[in-house]
Amino acid sequence: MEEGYKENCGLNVNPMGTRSPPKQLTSATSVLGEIQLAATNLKTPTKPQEWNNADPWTPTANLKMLISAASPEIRNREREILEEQFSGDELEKVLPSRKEKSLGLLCHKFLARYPSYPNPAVNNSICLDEVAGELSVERRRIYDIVNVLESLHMVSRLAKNKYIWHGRLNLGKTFEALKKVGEGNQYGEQIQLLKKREQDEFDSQNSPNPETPKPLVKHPEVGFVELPGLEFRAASVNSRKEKSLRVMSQRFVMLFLVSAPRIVSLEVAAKILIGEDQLEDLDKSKFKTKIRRLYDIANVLTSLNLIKKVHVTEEKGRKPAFQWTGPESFSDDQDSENRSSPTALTPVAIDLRSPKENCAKNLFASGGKTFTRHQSLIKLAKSIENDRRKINSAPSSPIKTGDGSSSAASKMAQLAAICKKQLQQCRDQTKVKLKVSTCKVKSTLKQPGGSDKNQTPRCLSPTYCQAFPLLQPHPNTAPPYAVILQPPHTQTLSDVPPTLGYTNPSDLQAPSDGDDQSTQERGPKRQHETDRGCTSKRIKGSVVDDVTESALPVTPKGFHSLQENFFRTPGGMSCSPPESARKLDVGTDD
DNA sequence: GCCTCCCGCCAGCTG
DNA sequence: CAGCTGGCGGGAGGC
Repeated sequence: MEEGYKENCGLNVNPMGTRSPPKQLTSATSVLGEIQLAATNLKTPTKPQEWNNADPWTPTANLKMLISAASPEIRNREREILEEQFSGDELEKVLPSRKEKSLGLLCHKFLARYPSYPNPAVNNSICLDEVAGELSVERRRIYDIVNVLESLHMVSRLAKNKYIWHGRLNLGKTFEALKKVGEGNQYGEQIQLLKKREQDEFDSQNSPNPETPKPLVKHPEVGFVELPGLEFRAASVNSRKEKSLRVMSQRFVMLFLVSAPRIVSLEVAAKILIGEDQLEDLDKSKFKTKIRRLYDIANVLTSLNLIKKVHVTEEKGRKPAFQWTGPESFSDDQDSENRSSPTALTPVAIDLRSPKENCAKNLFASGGKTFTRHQSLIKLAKSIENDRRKINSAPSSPIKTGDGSSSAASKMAQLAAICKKQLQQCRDQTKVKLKVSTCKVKSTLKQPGGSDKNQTPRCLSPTYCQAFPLLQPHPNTAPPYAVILQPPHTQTLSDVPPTLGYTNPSDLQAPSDGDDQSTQERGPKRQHETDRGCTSKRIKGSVVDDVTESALPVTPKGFHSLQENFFRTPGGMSCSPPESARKLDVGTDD
């Protein structure tokens, strides 16, 4: 059982003994206290802190070890406590499931900490240790996220353990650059070639045919695509550039940007990204590894609302794929428009001061009519902010939180849980209101930024507001509600008629066949499923069916859907759906 | 049984 | 040379 917690338990697992000196950590509580002191030290590294003199380590080393070790330690301790209190089935229910630990959810939490459009004039540095600690994950996982974000120039590496947050400021340029490189590398052609080859192979299965190797277009090795001013600052990154998740992530995005329709199957992506010139060389483990990495990348991109999971059914069967849900065009105008939007700007200045406050804001974008924050949430948010202050700011704030349970980490979990609950309730409302709101949505979508700005809830992006008329309480229905913490359960939008006005493919999912869970997966066995209840869309002989959201497997659909609106960038970033929808419907082949 | 992807080992590299 | 970084693949949860 403890297999997965090796790192958590054994701080000296690493045979090199490098970063994991044995250190007695008595309890989560004391660890938290130490973290807070340590984090204080982080802000003022030159100033000596109240370190235990007996400790032979330097404060910095101590600090780093503590931060990197503490969160696993806390989790481990929490787990032990749970194991003491529960057993068997109960324990299973209480322990975080695999899904709750997913990279997608983690990425959501990460993104929630920072504003989409930060003020570049302010210090937007990210300390990986700190983030890992606050999100209660190993730093390794943060790297996964940061690498993908870096590939989109949403962050850039400043120094060891330090990154700068750029948010979506550079996204437009990045996409533009990636698209150019993708086109230059003829990725579109390669995709077509691969598809054609598959088709041929399938055909030749029926009428055996001396296999004719059809080498793909040989493409020059694509290095990391940099933007002026955002070049890598550390050579370390360059050294592993070629194989890195960063490069892979960029290439993956390129595939979407150059393909039409903007759907790429994992298999095709893996094949192209492997950089193969001859598929014959494609050894299976390499392929599997590539697929694993693609899932990692896809999870992060999904959290960014740039792609979403779909399935395509082709001759060979039903295959996992991803559909681009990011912007269709990346003009700077859109970007600047977004940034200049009062609703977009307002939160930025505030957010920069406090990632966690920002997180709470993003999760509970309140202030509007849509969400009435329950008193407990306000307390929670305040409490989190207090924690943050203790950790981050005051060198003169030696106060320890006496109670380990108030750790930021567990609060994050609570926030997420509460958020889930809220989202579910919103969805309930949505189901009812979708029908009556259709026209409104349509008209709103036509005028980004809407004419209704006065009613725009603060802290919400314009897009959020565009999408959220759907969620606004109907005068005659649900009043502001209290949040009750309880395990979320899956709900679907399956009762939403497919003919409803289209807001966004991810806001209004293609209706599934009712059972959200069952529609999500499970490959080849379901090849025949195009005649299931679900709405499938044909693309050039392929069928895109059950547009699922398993790339954010953790949460009920509603959570994801709503979060998309929370995190979606304003304006141009989100108003593309009708276009892609059209493509889907008519099988456009540009 | 397959898809998905968490987890953490460990090597490369930097500061 | 401590420790940051991240490639990599085993293996397990979920369906």
